[in-house]
Amino acid sequence: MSDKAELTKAHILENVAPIFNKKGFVATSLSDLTQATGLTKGAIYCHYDNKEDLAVQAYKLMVKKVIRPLTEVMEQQSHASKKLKALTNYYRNYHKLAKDFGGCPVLNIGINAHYTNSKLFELAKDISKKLEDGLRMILVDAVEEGYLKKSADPDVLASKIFSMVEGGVFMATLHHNGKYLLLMMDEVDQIIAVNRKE
Amino acid sequence: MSDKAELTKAHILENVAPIFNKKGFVATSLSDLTQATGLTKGAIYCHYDNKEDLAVQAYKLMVKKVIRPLTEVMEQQSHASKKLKALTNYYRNYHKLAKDFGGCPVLNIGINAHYTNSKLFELAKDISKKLEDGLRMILVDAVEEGYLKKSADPDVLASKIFSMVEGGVFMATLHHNGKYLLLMMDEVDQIIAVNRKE
DNA sequence: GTGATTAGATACCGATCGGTATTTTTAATA
DNA sequence: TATTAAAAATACCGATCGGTATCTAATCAC
Repeated sequence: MSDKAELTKAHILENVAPIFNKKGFVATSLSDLTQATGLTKGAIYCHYDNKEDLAVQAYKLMVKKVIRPLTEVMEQQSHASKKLKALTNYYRNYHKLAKDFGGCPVLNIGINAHYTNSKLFELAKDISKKLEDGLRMILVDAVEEGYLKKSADPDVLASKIFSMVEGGVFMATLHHNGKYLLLMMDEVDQIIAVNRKE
Repeated sequence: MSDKAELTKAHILENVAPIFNKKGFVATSLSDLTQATGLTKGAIYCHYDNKEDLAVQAYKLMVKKVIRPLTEVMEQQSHASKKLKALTNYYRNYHKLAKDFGGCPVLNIGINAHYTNSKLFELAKDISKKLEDGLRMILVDAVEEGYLKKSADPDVLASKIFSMVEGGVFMATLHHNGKYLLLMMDEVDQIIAVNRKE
């Protein structure tokens, strides 16, 4: 594949991803995609097998875009306590970030694809599981570091925090109002505080 | 309109509603609807103006079906404290109930319709606002009854609780696992306990 | 620079989309 | 039971759907 071809392949994905995220797989038509990319069907199908193949890669890109800033900040922190603080602070502004891409991709595919596309739905489950698991591992570290008390259950906490994040994201997106995410993140901070050692 | 006509009109709505709820407005085709009702397009369009008109009424029915059991239980309770207990207990099993209808209609339309159908999206916002407002009024009563302390903020609490409900519903639906709703409702009970008087 | 390769445009495919005009069938009424 | 109203089926509409075969133009290796 030529350099230019790689470039246009990336160009397609970049311009197509937010549309899939906004409208969902079924509601996104090939004419939406040609319009967004400025290319023809022939060009798009030259780089991607079919609509589903393109959608899968598009959603993976969206998740990357929406999550990478958080993981980057977290990796800079050496202590789990700092990572947890970074997490809640990140999601306090997540509403604005996700809006630029058409909402939270996990939430969007999780709902949109449930009864319409099993491959995408499994992708959503998989991503969600991985994110929750990543959070769980940080919480394990937090216990080991003595930041959280030994009785703190990383499994339970991770599930709770992730549920609250998604709930806040949904309400903030639905009403175009960031307060729901702020309230949820305050509550997460509170839960962490309750589980602090001493 | 004859009695039989009213009956078939209701029959259409009843059989069509869960499909709209599952697939969303755009992904639901007229052939889906004829198949589900056992009727032809001609019959359906005899009772409903168009697909959107049918979808709006279908979603309203879904919300009714999913919410009525809760409001009925709540109305039986004379004290706000009991109503709040009824609410958390109701949502503990909401996962199974909503599954029969294809998920939580508020969550589904809120996501599905955001960039694809403004009328349905406004409907989702409207229903969500009304539910949150209903909860707020119960919390106001709870303060007036002396069940919650005066410093408890019904606005904040209602937004928090509703966000946590939707977050729990999403995660429970995504992973076919009721634990997320159980954890969220435990947390809601905890928040209420923290805001108790004495 | 030239031939081979492939990126990308064009034109077309059958199927299905939402919707409607018309016809048939059913039910209400007198 | 005959007449009338409307419920429901049939047949059809243009538009668009996702996808492909073919052709043209740009880029590649040599």
